[in-house]
Amino acid sequence: MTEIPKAYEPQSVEAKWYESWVHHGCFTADPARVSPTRPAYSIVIPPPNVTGVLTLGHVLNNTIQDILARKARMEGKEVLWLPGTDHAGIATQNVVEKTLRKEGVIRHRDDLGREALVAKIWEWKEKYGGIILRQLRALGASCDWSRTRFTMDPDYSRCVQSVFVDLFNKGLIYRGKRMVNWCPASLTALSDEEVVMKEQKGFMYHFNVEVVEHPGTFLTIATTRPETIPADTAVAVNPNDPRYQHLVGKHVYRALPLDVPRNQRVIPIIADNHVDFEFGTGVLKVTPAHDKADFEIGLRHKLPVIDVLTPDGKLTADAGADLAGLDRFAGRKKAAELMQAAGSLVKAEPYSNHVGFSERADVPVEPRLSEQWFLRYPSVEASKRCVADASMRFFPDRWAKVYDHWMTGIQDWCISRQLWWGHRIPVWYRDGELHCGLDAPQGEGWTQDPDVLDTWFSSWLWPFATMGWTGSKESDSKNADLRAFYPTTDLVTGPDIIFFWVARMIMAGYEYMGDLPFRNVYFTGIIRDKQGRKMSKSLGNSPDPLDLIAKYGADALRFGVMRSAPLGQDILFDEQAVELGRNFCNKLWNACRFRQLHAGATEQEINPALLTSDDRWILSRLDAAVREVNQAFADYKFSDATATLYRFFWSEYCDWYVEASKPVLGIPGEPHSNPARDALRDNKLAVIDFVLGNTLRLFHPFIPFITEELWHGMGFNKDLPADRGGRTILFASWPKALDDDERAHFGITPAAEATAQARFDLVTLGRNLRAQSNVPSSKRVRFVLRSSSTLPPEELEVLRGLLNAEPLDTVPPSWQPPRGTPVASNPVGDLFLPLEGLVDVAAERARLEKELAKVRSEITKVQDKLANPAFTGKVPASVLAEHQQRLVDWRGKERQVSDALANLPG
RNA sequence: GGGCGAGUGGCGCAGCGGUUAGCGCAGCUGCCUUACACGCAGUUGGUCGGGGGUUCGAAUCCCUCCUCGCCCA
Repeated sequence: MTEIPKAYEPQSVEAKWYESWVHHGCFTADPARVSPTRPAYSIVIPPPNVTGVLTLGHVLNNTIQDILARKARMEGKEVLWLPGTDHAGIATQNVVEKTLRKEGVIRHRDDLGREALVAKIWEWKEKYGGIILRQLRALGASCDWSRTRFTMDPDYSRCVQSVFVDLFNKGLIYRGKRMVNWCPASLTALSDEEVVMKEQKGFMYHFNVEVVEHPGTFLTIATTRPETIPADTAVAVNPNDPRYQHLVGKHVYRALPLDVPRNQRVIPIIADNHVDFEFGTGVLKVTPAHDKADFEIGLRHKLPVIDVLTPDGKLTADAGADLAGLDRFAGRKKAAELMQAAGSLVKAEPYSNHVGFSERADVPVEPRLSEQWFLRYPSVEASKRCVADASMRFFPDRWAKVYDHWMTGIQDWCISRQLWWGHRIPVWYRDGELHCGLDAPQGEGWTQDPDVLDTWFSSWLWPFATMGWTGSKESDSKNADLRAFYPTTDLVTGPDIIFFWVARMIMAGYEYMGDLPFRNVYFTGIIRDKQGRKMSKSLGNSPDPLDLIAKYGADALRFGVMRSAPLGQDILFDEQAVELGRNFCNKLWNACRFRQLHAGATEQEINPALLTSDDRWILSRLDAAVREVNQAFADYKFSDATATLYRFFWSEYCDWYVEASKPVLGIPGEPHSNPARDALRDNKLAVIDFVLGNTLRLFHPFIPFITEELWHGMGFNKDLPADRGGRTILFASWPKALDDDERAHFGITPAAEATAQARFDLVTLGRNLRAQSNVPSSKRVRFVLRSSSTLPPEELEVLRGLLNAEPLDTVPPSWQPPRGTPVASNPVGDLFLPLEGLVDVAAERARLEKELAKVRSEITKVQDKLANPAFTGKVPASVLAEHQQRLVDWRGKERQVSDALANLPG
């Protein structure tokens, strides 16, 4: 640090160090280095979509992973942080199709055909895919880039396919015609997990149907979806509903379509327990083709199935000429109009209900009968157990309940998707034959199943498929990566994918590795804007992290986000937090700069004999900070850790210790007049270096760039072996809390700490007097100290410096101040601010009286408690003693304040 | 309807049986005091969602109600 800019400038520093770390292979994991003394630490990245760009959510998630990985490195572990992306079937195919349409290359995917479109997507992927991984570098992510994986890499695809074949052979994968969630926009089936319920405003239409056997008798039916009336194949009532019992077995004329004769529209009235008396009119239209529950009713009553919707959500000819060709929503309106015209519509009242939407395409899904592949989940019991018995831990642990609940009611997983981008289902057909295998069967006439697998069917294998798993026992048992790094240590992800991904990985882990895939799962909160709204493109409330990095620096962004991210809670993001992070970095920078201004050899041995109580105090505060940060890590409470770092460094080290050190350090470059003071100064510099060296290491996982820059700038790397902090702070040892011997060595005792603390408290009281009397903090002014015990000269010097007193006079206990002199008192003594007639007596009296009132109310409270026999009789001795001491303290305070009050003139 | 989480000064949070209820931000006042105005010093705000209970003692435990958010029906 030859030239020291006044403010920290992150831009050049960050790029330089990232390049250096990569250049020296600092992030590369080597299973051969793992040993009993060098345990493995591993973490697999939740693979972002290849189409993705960095969002604040990624910043949060990946900063946490980076913090964990960096700390583990400093603790001497062999660290693997494995990065990669997933192919995101629907999203990617949508993005590319849309681009091609915009460019006029195609109007529809069929224009290109399957192979050509997939080739285009690959092209696109090579060109733009994985931008997000490059962006992660700007954040400082210490991933082992040499191991970057993609879910459609050839090896990985092989894993996916062999898992399919294996599960098929085990009888867990089957094909069946079921009601599935169909996305009319993406033209594919979805799993239940990909459907999100949303409230939708619409109408409840009430319409009449005439009973065939009793002309003139009408039933009123309520529905939100009149466009599906042409697909009704029955109306149902509850068998116990007295209103309708007599009609069961009779028939009604279906209200639509109108353009077929009445006799073709006759449908039965059936009785089914599913029907709710209370809901609507108690008469249910049964539409087996377009409703899951109705489909079940249809099965029970062997009703025909009439499908009136095309895959893309338009009404078919079976819906009648009036509706055919209309989109389902237009059809809904039209159906109501038709019934209105026909006189069968009774009313349409506003109604809101919850409708399933496709998570990706954001359109209402259609329940649709189709042939799909399903998986009956494997290893469910083991997967439930490991979380229940805490051999795998969730943070916050309440997610364990959510997980258990889902695992208990687990439904088969619809794994086929009607897309082209993805892993094609390894099944071939010929006439009635079916072949499931890794390779196409021999012989002519086979055609492969056109569907691909759900993307999650590949990402559930992520923790081991990325490490070269093959499924062959023999080769896997020799796989050094799997042996060293599986199970992984931590997983960091959002709770929104607990079912999609986390739960499924656990099951895959047990099924294929015979062991859980990770030991701890940290669930982040969701990033929201400062009004608490979710970040979204349409709201425009989602800042680009790269802009923030350019403006404030990556360290600032990391620190700001981590500081406002308490465990288990959503994060309200405010750019101010990043600004605060930048300010913090700048503070760190300048504190180091201050040290640099004072010459002297760096990192000398600390001589305990020369330590002042302030030195002991800061060593003890540092020790407390180390302990607190370690505890925060153990609890995965990262915002606690940053709060500790902030408090320790800013409020304790800078505000008190550095300020208190100034008198001893003297003016930079000017030698003290006597050698004893020089020795004291050098010892203080040694303490400062010790504190700063530990601070940089303690901060490094959170703010990696600036700490690396300062580590070198301060020369803390100089005497260290290259691989233990010499080349980079990345591998410097993680700070250790002091043990008893070390505390004794430095003379750190609670009493020493309390002494320093009391002195600082007196300073605050003195500054308070100043402010009260309108004396600017920058003005040197005379203070008088009547101390309770004799203070050594260097401590008086510290007091003088902190009070900005000139002079600080000491007086004997018998000394009495002039009437009206403002005074502040604490166990250290009485501190007077003689002002020679400048005192505002009325203001001073008001202040003291307020103080006295407060003191007396506290005395009353404590006295009342101590006078209560129920209290004194039942309370533990320590609590009693503490209260008695409290009374003594308050009484002392009362005497001091009333003395001061009495001393006021007039 | 079920489950979970949250309600503490203007805002964001900590505290989860005995504290003078803390912290950060914002606010206010003064200051360019020999690192830092991306700074320094001082300081005003709360009785802890409402009600009831347990206890010598409750923001902290129990019950109940209200409000907000999320998940599953």
